Amino acid sequence: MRPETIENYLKTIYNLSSNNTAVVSNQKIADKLSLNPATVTEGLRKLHELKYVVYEKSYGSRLTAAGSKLALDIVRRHRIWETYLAKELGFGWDEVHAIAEELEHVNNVKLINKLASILGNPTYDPHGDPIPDAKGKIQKSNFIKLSETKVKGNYKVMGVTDHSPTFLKYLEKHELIIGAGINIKTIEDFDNSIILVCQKKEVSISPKAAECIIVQTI
Amino acid sequence: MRPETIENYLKTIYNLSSNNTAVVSNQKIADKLSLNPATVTEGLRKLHELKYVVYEKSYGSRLTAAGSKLALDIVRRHRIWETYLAKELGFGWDEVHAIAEELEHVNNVKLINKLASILGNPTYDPHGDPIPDAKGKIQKSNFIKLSETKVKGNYKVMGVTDHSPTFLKYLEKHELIIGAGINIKTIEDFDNSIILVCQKKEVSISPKAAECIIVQTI
DNA sequence: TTATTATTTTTGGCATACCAAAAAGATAAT
DNA sequence: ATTATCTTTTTGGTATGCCAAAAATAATAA
Ligand SMILES: [Mn+2]
Ligand SMILES: [Mn+2]
Ligand SMILES: [Mn+2]
Ligand SMILES: [Mn+2]
Repeated sequence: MRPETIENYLKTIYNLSSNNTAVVSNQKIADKLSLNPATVTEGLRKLHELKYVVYEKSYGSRLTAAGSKLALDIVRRHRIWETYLAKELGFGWDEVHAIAEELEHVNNVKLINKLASILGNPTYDPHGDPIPDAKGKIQKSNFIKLSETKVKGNYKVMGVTDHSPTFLKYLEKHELIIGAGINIKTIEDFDNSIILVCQKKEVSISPKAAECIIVQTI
Repeated sequence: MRPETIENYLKTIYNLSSNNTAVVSNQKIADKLSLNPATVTEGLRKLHELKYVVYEKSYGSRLTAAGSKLALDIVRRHRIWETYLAKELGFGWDEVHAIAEELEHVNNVKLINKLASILGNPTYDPHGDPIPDAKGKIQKSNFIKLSETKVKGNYKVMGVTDHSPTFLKYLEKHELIIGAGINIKTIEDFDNSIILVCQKKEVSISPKAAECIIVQTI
């Protein structure tokens, strides 16, 4: 298997199993990588062979220790590049993901560590995702989705789970950026929209969008 | 053809036809890309099909206008990255080529122009090679090889034609770095070694090495 | 000019990464 | 428990990028 192919699979499995213990379905992988399910079945068989993945057919897959190590490495590269592009090169948080998607495959430890060092070894990327350190150690947080908040509560935006430019530009328009404080006013009976106040302006957030916004109680 | 494959061929043809008019042989391309000659024949047939190359069989190849444009673009990316790695990220001139070899395939105009702008739109890379501007315009120089110099002449090192770490480290050891002034003392009758003075120290340069050092009269 | 040598091309084949359609298996609904 | 619906796997097949060996062509030396 080509390194790039391996890296794309492992990163995807890592991202989809969030806590890194949950088993991941073929379909989810196929969706994320825009591949035919048949291709994913083949891919997983090979990754199992390579001992990067434990793949039990018709059940699901999870990373081995070796697979996890590799996955954390590429996740680190991706997120360091995103941070570098945003902080040092002036790109918007809606632009960095696509570029990092390519840069992440350039495997040079010295390069990534240098970028990280220039950035002051950041622990979070522009989307609020934690950045593994050079040894693969990653910050564990107990943030919740906006969709799981309680009415009348005060929260702070900590991250997003959707990196698409469309979504990120939409958030920016409402000033729902990382670090912004929000106050949940009420939930619409009709469609479960969340009405909240952010930067003194009232905003209505659809349930779908609320699923993609990560917050912390304050 | 995969973009990376196309880019590697076009860049190689460009580099091998220096003045960009000379025809390039299959063998030279095969050597540079570490490919079997049979593979190169196939590759050129496809690039001809794609109108990036004029390939006359059993004779040679040269770039079309479209191929030239693409080649200059990737040469720009390669050299801007090399310069950025050296000047902004602290890598040695012997390290940058290998990393740039991968980074050059990340095709994002805004990114490269940003890097160039941070560097002050440089016109030469760490090896003395000219960097095409955003429009593909490239500085033409009339430098000569150290092997073509005259005895008793005073010259300045302007570049190298070999980017291998071994060669570059060797040069560095003798302080034969870009910008260094040299004075040609004599040429050894026995093996045609060039005896010169650089930074007040006498150095003997083999004909093979002298072929790879670019200088200018002062 | 004729041989010798070097280069290029053709041929046949292999490995990887993918997909569409059919078959099998697992889940959910009635 | 049986059917209907998703999900996964199998099967057969394509496109790309590569190579080794043989055949053809070009360049060089005798
Ligand atoms: Mn991203
Ligand atoms: Mn991110
Ligand atoms: Mn280089
Ligand atoms: Mn260079």
